[in-house]
Amino acid sequence: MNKSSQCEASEMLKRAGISPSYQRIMVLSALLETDEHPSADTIYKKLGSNIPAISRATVYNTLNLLVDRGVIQSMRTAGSETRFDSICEAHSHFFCRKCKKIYDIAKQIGEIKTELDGHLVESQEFVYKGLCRECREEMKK
Amino acid sequence: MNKSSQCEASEMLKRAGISPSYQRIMVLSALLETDEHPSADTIYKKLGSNIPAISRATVYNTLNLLVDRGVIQSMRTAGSETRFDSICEAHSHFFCRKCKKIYDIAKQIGEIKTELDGHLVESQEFVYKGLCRECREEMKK
DNA sequence: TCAAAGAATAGATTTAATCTAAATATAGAT
DNA sequence: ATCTATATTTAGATTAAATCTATTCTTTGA
Ligand SMILES: [Mn+2]
Ligand SMILES: [Mn+2]
Ligand SMILES: [Zn+2]
Ligand SMILES: [Zn+2]
Repeated sequence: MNKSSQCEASEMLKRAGISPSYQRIMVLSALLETDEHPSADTIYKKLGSNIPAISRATVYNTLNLLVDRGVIQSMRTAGSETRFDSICEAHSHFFCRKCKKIYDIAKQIGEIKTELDGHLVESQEFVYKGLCRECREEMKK
Repeated sequence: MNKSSQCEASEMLKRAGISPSYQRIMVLSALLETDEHPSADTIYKKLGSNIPAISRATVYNTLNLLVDRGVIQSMRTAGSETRFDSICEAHSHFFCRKCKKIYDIAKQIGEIKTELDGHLVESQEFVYKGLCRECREEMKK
């Protein structure tokens, strides 16, 4: 929907050596426009109203390709669906056990490990779980 | 298989107010005997060789019940299956992207948050991902 | 001894994700 | 411009983890 995010998406694709097809631009652009860490199906439904519509397989293919190329990241921690994040720079997440929303948390300062017990560390993240602000308010009522 | 882990499992179930049926003892006991963070199906297969065998549904039911009661913990970060951990005390994990093994990492000292941006923090963990010791060795060959 | 509640079970169902095989689109060569 | 090879998209079939359903078995305690 948003012209500037489509432009940004196109640039990101080119930079990653992925040809910027209409469908790929639409998928990445949809992800860039939100901070809600949507699932593949959420993105598919969001794009479904567009003409021409995009196949579900293409949404999955594109997201997986982008993850493989390190353009976006995915997480399987909350709920049953894999969720996606257009921001790859290190930051933390808070997962709400009730509404399944995922919130960004500013990166905590801490030692960055490259090795741990002989294992090669490629990424590290602080994961917080609990009840989010909104759900806490709901509970009070 | 192991008598002492069955005894421990039985005690844990009683302490959590869950009646210690044969099946529940077998499931929890199997989880106590390993540090490999097995999936429900791994536990099911391990128990399958026992007589009498246990239903897959019972394995899932028991594990979910134990997670709900806070006796064990589950994680959905590596591979496609949910993995289980009999250790609930705070510790970190390393996930190998290649072999999907999960390794325990001693808890890093760090500030324990109870609130973050207004969200109620119930648990927090450092998550490490990369290539494990064994897989690194494999690669060298 | 019997009724009611608690557990376990096999198999059906759901659902996220992947796979398949065919159709379209794109790019490079002639 | 036309042809050809490659890349991309697609709808629908398939897979696999997890849950659900409806029945059977077990335990408890009146
Ligand atoms: Mn994020
Ligand atoms: Mn562990
Ligand atoms: Zn919430
Ligand atoms: Zn490994």
